[in-house]
Amino acid sequence: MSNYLNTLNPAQKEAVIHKNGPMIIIAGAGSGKTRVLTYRIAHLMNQGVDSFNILSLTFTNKAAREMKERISSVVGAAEAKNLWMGTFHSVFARILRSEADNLGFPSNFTIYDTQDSVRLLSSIIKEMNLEKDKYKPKQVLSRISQFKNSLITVKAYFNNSDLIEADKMANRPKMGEIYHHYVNRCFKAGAMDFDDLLLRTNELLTRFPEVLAKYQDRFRYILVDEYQDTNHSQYLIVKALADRFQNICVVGDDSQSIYAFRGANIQNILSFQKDYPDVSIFKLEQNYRSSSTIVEAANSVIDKNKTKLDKEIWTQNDAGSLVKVMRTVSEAEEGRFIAASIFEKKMNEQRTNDDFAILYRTNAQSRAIEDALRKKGIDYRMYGGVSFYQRKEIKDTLGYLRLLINPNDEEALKRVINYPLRGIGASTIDKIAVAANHYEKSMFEIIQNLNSYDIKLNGGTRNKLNDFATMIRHFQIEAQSKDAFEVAQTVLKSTKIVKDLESDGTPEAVSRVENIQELMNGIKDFITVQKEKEEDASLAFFLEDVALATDLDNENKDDKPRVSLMTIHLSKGLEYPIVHVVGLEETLFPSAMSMNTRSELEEERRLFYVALTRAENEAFLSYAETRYRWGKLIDCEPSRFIEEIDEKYLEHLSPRLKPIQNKFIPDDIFGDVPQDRVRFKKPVQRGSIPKPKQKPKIIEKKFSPPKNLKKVTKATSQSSSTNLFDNAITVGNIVEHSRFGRGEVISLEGAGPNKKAEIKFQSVGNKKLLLQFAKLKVIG
DNA sequence: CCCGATTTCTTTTTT
DNA sequence: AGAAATCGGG
Repeated sequence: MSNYLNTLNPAQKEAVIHKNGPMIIIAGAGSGKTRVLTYRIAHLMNQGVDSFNILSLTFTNKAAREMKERISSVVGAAEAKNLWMGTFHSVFARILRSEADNLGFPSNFTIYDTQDSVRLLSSIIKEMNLEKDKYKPKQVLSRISQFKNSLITVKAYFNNSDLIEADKMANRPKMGEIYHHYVNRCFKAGAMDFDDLLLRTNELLTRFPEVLAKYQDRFRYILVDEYQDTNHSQYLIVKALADRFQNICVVGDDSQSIYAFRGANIQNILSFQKDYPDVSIFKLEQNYRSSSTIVEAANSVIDKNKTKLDKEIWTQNDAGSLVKVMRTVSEAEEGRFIAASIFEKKMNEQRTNDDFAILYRTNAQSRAIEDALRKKGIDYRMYGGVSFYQRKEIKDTLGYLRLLINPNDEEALKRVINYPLRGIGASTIDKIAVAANHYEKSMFEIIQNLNSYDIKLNGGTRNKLNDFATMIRHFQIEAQSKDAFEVAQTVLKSTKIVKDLESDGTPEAVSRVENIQELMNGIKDFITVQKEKEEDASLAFFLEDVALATDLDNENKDDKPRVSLMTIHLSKGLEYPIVHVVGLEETLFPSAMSMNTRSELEEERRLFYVALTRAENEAFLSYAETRYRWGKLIDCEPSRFIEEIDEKYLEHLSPRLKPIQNKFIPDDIFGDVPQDRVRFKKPVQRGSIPKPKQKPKIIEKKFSPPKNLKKVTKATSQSSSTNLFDNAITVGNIVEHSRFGRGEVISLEGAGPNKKAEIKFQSVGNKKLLLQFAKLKVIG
C-alpha cells in the first residue's frame, strides 16, 4: 500500500476516507477533484471493496481511461480491470445490450447519432405532409429530446394536457404524433438515439424489478463525476441504482454547470441534500491550478450569478500576471494576434505548443484562428467540430457496416443504398419506404423479397435492388467468420467506394480516401487494443464505440506537441498554462440565443468562468470589432463579461477607446496593419463576386498609406477571404486549388482585391481566378 | 427515373 | 461556407 493519503489536504483526505452512505463533494475549479475521485476508488478497494462492485460515471471516456490507469498504479492493474467506468451513455449502452430482449430490442441495436435522428424526423414530417417551416426537424428533435430527458414517453405526452396545449400554442399541434412515429420507427429499425440510452435504461430498471435488483446488488458503490451536468433521466438512473446501499458519491461544481441546453438540471446538485437527508458534505475550495489573479478574476465574475452554492475558491499560488485583454479590428487580426503571441512566448519563454489552448464559444470561430496558426507554422490540434466520424466518407463506410450488423437500420440503408451510385434513386427509395410502412416490415426485408410484395418497379430496378441485397447478405456471411477489419476490407472492395473516390481525382477526394484509410487503421487498432484487454473486439462493439466516442477520447498518439483548439464546453476538466479565450463579443459570447432570460445568461457566465479557470499561469481575452457571421461582415460590441471582471485584474493591451493611431503597439505582436477600422466598413463581400469592378478600388485608396502598400492590400484580402498567399503568387508558381488541383500560374492581372491569375490546371485546363477568393496554396 | 447543377437555408454549445 | 432541397437535362 502506498502513502497516497499523505499527498492530500485535509478536506481532500476526508472525502477520500469517508466510506459508506451518501456524500457530495463540492469541488471548485482546479481543486484536485480528479485526484480525490481516483484515490477514493483506490482507497475503497484497499479497504476490501471488490472492484466488481464499483461503478464510476465520468464525463468523457478519456477521463475514465485515465482514472483507471491512475488507480491501476495504486492498487494494481489486475484489480482495477473489473471497475465499471465510463460515461453514462457508454456504461448503459452496454447494460442495455445484455438486457435488450427485455425491451424487445435486438442486442445489436444501432445507436442513431444526431444526424440519423434528424434525417428520420425529416422523412416522418414529409410523410405526414406537414409544413416544413412549422416543423423544423432539428427543433422537433430538440423538443423530443426534452421529453425523453424528462422521462415523458409518448403515452405520458398524450396524458399531459399542458404539454399538448403548449405545442398547440407554439403552432405545432402534431408534435405528439411526430413523437409517436419517431419512437415507433426507431423501435422497428432496432435503433436507439442518445436520449434513448438513458430513457430505455430507466424503462428497464422500472419495469423489471429483478433486473434492477441485479444491478443494485452489483453496484454497491457509485460515484458520479460532473454531477451538475446530469439531466433528470440520468439522475433517476443513479437514484434507482443507489437506492439499496445508498453508497452514492457525487462530485460537482454548480459554478461549472454548462449543459442545461441538453437537459442538465442544476437542481440535481443544489437539492442533493433534500434527496439524501443524512448526506455528508465535503467542500474542496483550494485551487491548485491557477495563479491567484486568475482565481480571483474568475471569482469576481461568477459572483454576479444569483443561483449558486455557498463556497469561496481560494489559492496559495502567486499572483502571476494580469489577465490580458485585446481588441482587434477583425477576426483575422484576432487570429494573427494570437498566433504572434504564441510564437513570441515560444521564443522568449521556452514554451511549447502544448502549453497553449485556444477556446471559443462556437466551432465556426476556429477557422480564422487556424488560418493564422498555419501561416505562422504553429502545429495545432482541433477537437470537436466536424469530428472524424461525422465525415461523409466515414459515415458512408460505417453505414455499410451498420447495415450488415443490423439490416433493419433504416438510416444506414438509405445512406448507402445509392452510394456509390448504382441507379437506385429517390423515387425507388420512396416506394420501398411506403411499402415498408404499409406492410410493417423493414425496408431491407422488402428489398430482399421484392416479389412477395406489391410494388411497381421496373425490371432493371428490381435487378439493381436484388444485387444490393445479395451484396449485403454476402457481407453478413463474411462477418460470421472474419474479424471487423477483414469485413470492412471486403465492404470497401465490393462497394468500390475507394475506387469511386480515386477516379474523382480532386484533392478533396484524395483526402477522403486518406480518411477511409485512417478509419481502417482505427479498426485495426481497436481490435488489437480490445484483444489485449481481453474484451469484445467484434464489429458490433466497434460501432458502439464509434457512436459514443468523444473527440477528446481519441488519444493523439501524435509525435509533435500541438496547440489545442476547442469549444469551451469541450475544455471542461482540462487545464493549460496559457489560455486564449477568443470572440468575447456580445451576441457571440454571451450567445444571442442565451440572452433572453436570467438563467440562460447565468449559464453563459458559468461558461465564461469555466473558460477562465482552465488557465494555470496566463489568460488572454480577445475580441474583434468586426466578424463574419452568416457569411456577412458585422460590427461587434465587446462582451459584458470583460467588464464584469474586476478591473484590477486586467491589463488592456489595446487602447480602451477608439484608436486613432496605434503607434505604441509593437509590430511583432500585432502585425503590421494599421488599426483603423474605417477600412473594414466597406468590406469586399463574397456576394459581390459577379461585379467586382469599382468598389474595391475606392477602398484601396482610402486606406493605403504610401509607405507599405503591399502589406495593407494583403491584410485587406485576408480579412475578406481565407486566402493567405495572394501576394506571394508570381508567374510560374505551381499552386494547388481545393477543387481544381494543381496548376501553373500563367499570368497575373489587376491589383489589390481585383488581382486575378490565369492558371493552367492539369485537370481542367486554363482558368482565371480572383486571387482573393480562390484558395490557392503555393507549392513551388 | 436518375443525375448533375443550381438555389436555398442555416448556425450554440454535445452524448 | 457548406450541406440539403429543388430543378432541368438526358
